Amino acid sequence: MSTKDLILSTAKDMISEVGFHKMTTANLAKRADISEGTIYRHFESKEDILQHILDTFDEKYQALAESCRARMDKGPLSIEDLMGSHFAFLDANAADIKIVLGAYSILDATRRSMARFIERMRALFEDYLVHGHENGILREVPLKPTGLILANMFFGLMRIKLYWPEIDDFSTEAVEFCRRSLTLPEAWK
Amino acid sequence: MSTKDLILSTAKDMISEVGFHKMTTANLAKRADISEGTIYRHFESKEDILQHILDTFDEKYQALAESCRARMDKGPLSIEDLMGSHFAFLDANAADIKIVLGAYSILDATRRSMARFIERMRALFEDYLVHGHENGILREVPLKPTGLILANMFFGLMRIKLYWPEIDDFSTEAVEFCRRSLTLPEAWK
Amino acid sequence: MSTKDLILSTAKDMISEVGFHKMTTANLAKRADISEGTIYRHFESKEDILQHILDTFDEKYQALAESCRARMDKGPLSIEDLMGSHFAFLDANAADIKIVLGAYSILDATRRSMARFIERMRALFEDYLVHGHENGILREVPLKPTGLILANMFFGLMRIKLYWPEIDDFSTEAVEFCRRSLTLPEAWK
Amino acid sequence: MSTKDLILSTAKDMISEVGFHKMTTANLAKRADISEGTIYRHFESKEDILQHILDTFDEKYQALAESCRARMDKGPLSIEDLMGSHFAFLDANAADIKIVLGAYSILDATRRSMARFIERMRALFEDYLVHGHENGILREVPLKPTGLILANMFFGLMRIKLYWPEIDDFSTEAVEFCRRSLTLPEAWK
DNA sequence: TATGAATGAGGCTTCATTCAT
DNA sequence: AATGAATGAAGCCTCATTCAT
Repeated sequence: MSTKDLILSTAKDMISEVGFHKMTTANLAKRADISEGTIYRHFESKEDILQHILDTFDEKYQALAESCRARMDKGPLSIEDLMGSHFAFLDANAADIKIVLGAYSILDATRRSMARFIERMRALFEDYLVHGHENGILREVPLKPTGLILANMFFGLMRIKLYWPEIDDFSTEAVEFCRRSLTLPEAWK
Repeated sequence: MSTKDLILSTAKDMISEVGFHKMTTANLAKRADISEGTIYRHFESKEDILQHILDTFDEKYQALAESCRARMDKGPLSIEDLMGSHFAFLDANAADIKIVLGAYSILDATRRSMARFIERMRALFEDYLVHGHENGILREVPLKPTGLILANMFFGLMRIKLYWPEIDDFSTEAVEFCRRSLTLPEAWK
Repeated sequence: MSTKDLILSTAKDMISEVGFHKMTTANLAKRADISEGTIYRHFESKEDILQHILDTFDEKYQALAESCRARMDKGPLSIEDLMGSHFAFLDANAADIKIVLGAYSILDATRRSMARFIERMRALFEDYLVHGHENGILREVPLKPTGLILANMFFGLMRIKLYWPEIDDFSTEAVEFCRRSLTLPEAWK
Repeated sequence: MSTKDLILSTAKDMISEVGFHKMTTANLAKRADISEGTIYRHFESKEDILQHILDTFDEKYQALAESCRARMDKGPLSIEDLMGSHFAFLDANAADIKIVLGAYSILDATRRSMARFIERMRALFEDYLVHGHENGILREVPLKPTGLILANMFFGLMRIKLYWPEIDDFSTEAVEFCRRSLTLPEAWK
């Protein structure tokens, strides 16, 4: 692994564990077993590291969104499936997501990164609403707000899962909750 | 206003405006027009101030929850009404809520405070689900998870409203989203 | 002495001894027997200290210039007298002057401070040239350039005296050199 | 051009533009399009580069001094001519001179280099004073101090020209100033 | 109670220099 | 000769906290 990647991955672990402010350049260097100066050969500033993590994450999520859209193009996709892909993504990228969830209050740039993430998720869910309606699965709902509602629900789910692991997982019920709200009455008899 | 309350209220404004980390004891003292030393006569530490704010907020929310329960006891209460009370509370306590929303990643103690808040809201929504079911308005749903889902939805709503004011308000649609999921099919013909 | 003055005077000594860059906040604090943080209670930055020293010096030189002008107003003043006042000023403010002489290459602000000092001295010498001419002592010379030449001569004198103390003092001859160039031929037979 | 010369010439440009302290080995390497390590194959330290520049400059000035002396040996040389050669030298070596003028406050070694330069110029001017007196052009003056005075005048002229280019050029008047002081009264009727 | 100067640990960052390749 | 990643000491500055008044 390159030194840059080592820094990135160590920082990711540390930020998700203790938060951006409590990760210092000194303890990052120590944990990555490099010198403090080396950090600055690869990144312009401590904030730059955070930005890189967010950008990389953004790309990863874009890939997920694309694959979801591809599946929609192939035929009907159930809410459970859509949500399931997201839960799998969440599990595979827990550290990144924890960082994203906390990043909005750190810098203006990171607040924008999180807004971008919300927007991407909203747009995907909106596409799904259109797709589901066309396939006769979902009722007609206001697209933009409902997409945002779903993204919002998802964000909260992640946050609780990651910050309060002691709370029982309720994702199954959350999916059910959304299914009830979105599917056509006749569709769930 | 007592000096202690002055500090508390000034700190509340500052934290909600710039965040806990960017509020320093120096600029808090300056803005409250007191000396830095005085802060430490009333609070043990900077973190203690945050804890006091969270505790005070908790009491306020308890009062809201009690009044909601009192209204339920008097007769049927619509989702719109319940949510409406919360939105009003949100508007009246924007600064506190912004602090609560950001506090969970600062200290373990504040993480617990937010968990307590989530739990209180969940419990209230759970009570509402029971109440609504008894009144023939709501369908039968798993109580604990659904209460959590509603609380979760609400949290997200607040966060977006407070941190991304540029995003169009979607609370009406969110209420509608929940109504569709929770009310009995025959109830919304 | 106030802490601020202590810092100022210690910094003055150190900068004149080792230069601005080799005076660090750490060794300044140590020599002044205060903590490093204390420096920043009294000055915004290390550069701010330098600026204060230059500003204070500027005021001191203005006072000298005023007193010289007052003496001119009272009657004829010889070059020796004018220069003598300056030499006395130099001896009394050696540290400041050493700082001024080195400051032009540090910051744009300090470069301007030195330009201001040069300009003040030039203006005083120019006034002297007018005064001397009116009193029949001095020949007619281009005022602005000659004022600058005298200031320039003086600066060099100071620099050599302060940085190369091993070089024999030549101020007497310098005064004589200027006298020959400026006084009317008949006046020095 | 050899790598060593490339480093030297790039460093010269940079130091004269931004100063020794603000030229870093990193940006020197970048501008010269070599690696940082290469610098240390040719020079012992960053300071060593400065020393080389000063030494090279010293040789150049020695050549000028020699050519001036050669011209004196051939017959009478006017002050204007002597000064003119120096002004031309200054224009042709502006970067070097800017470095020399700023170097005395950096290191003891560079302070001595500048002393050497002053001394060379002083000696040349002293020779000129003897030559001028022998040719009946110049009056008798104390040789060593007057040589130093002329060198001193020259240094100031250069400094102002290089650091405060906004100030009107006054070299013509400076030459005139010196001429008045040095030439015999009867010689300038 | 209140003050505010002082503290000092620790944060982020820079940079001349080294060294394995 | 050249590279360029790595080093680590040191620089400037911040800030929560203390304490004499």
